[in-house]
Amino acid sequence: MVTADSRARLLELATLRGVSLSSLSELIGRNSTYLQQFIRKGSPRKLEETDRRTLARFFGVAESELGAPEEKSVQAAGSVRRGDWVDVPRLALGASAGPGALAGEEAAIGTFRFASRWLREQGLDPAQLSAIRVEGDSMEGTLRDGDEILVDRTPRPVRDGIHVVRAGDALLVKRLDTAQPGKVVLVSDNPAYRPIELTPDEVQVIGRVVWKSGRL
Amino acid sequence: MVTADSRARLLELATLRGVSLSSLSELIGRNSTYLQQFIRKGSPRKLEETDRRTLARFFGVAESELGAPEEKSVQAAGSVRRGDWVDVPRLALGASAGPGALAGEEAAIGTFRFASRWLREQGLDPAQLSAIRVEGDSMEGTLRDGDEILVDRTPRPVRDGIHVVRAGDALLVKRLDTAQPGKVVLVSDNPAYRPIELTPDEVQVIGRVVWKSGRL
DNA sequence: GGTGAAATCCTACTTGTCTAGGAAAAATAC
DNA sequence: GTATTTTTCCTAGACAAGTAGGATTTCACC
Repeated sequence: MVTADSRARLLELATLRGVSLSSLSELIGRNSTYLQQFIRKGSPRKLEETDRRTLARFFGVAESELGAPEEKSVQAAGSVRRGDWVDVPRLALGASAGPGALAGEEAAIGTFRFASRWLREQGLDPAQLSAIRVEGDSMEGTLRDGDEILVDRTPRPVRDGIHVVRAGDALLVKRLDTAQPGKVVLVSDNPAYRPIELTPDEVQVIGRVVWKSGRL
Repeated sequence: MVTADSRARLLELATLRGVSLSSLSELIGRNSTYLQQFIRKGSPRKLEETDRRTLARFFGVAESELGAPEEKSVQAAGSVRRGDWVDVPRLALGASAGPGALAGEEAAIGTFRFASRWLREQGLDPAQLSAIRVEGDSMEGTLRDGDEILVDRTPRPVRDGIHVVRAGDALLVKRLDTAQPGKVVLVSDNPAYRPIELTPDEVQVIGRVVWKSGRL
């Protein structure tokens, strides 16, 4: 059962993210029809562990969704067709990260791979994107500890929605509520945390969260 | 200037919504390369008014975005390649619509056309969708009076986000805040309206707003 | 009616994906 | 070591999209 599920899941992920199965096949260093065959002919009964890892990492999902029992830590892999995807820098971000984080000086801890086409369809500019791992449970319900999120740092008029903001020294991922004029409210989706009311100049919006592993 | 803009805009809309230019060309009853040529060769200097209408209506944008001075009311049109798009029923919805609205008995006032592929990519089931025109300004800032929205009526555990809900006799489009346990707060993005706090059984969630003309 | 420009269509070519089937290689069983 | 299965690759075909260029058609104007 797991096998059939993982095949369907893979197809779903590919469709959703706009990546062709052939390019995915090449990502894992196989013939371009490899994953096609996996999905339709069931040819490899199960994906090899390293393939599973690569794909899970690519999609930002748990390895178990692609047929593995459990997940370990992982390395990126794959030689890639030119232009097919974009490596988004993945930054370390603690809730207490000091000022300057995300400004470029902060060390990237690897990359996160997205299909160029998907980014284009979302209207996202690769140059403005960063990937970040969510820490803490303050957005529990929407974002869980360990979720990977994609942040669009394109300067824009502030809208409601989930953003990465700097308030004082802290970098936070919060739901931003601008409904009250002259105020910016940082809402934690986890009701255990109280909303923080600030004036607009106390908050620096770093970027908008446009995607999380799965869907936002 | 307007012409070049409208060409770029058309391309952008098509890309964003995952419709091929060829099928759009056929939607307006032209040769499959017609809009290609319009965009790249600038062959028709301007789209004809009826084409503009059809396309604007298809994308749910103002006619002026495609090169027209101003907009009037419009009829749907077009013979369509099979499977390429889906006609979503568009329902009349007043803020004071009585119970039963959206349950199927309510009159559809036409359809709204979406590319099947786009719906698939969004993970949306055509059968569960309705299009609705927003009335009122209570969500101003996010949704404007006259915006067309797409509602996914698939039953799901309630999440935060903009939903169509029934509270008493009224059908409302509100931001739903479920952060406080035992309560459902209906938030109007327009700060002129106060949030409404209700118990879960006073609110019936009709569906989730997954798209508005433009982007959500 | 003739002319020129714009609009529209058409056809051929290229590319990428997916499908289907069989061939070659590798692994496993006996 | 041979047979059998599984994995993997390869090739060819179908199809849709996009591109480019030329062939018609349409229409205004003289």
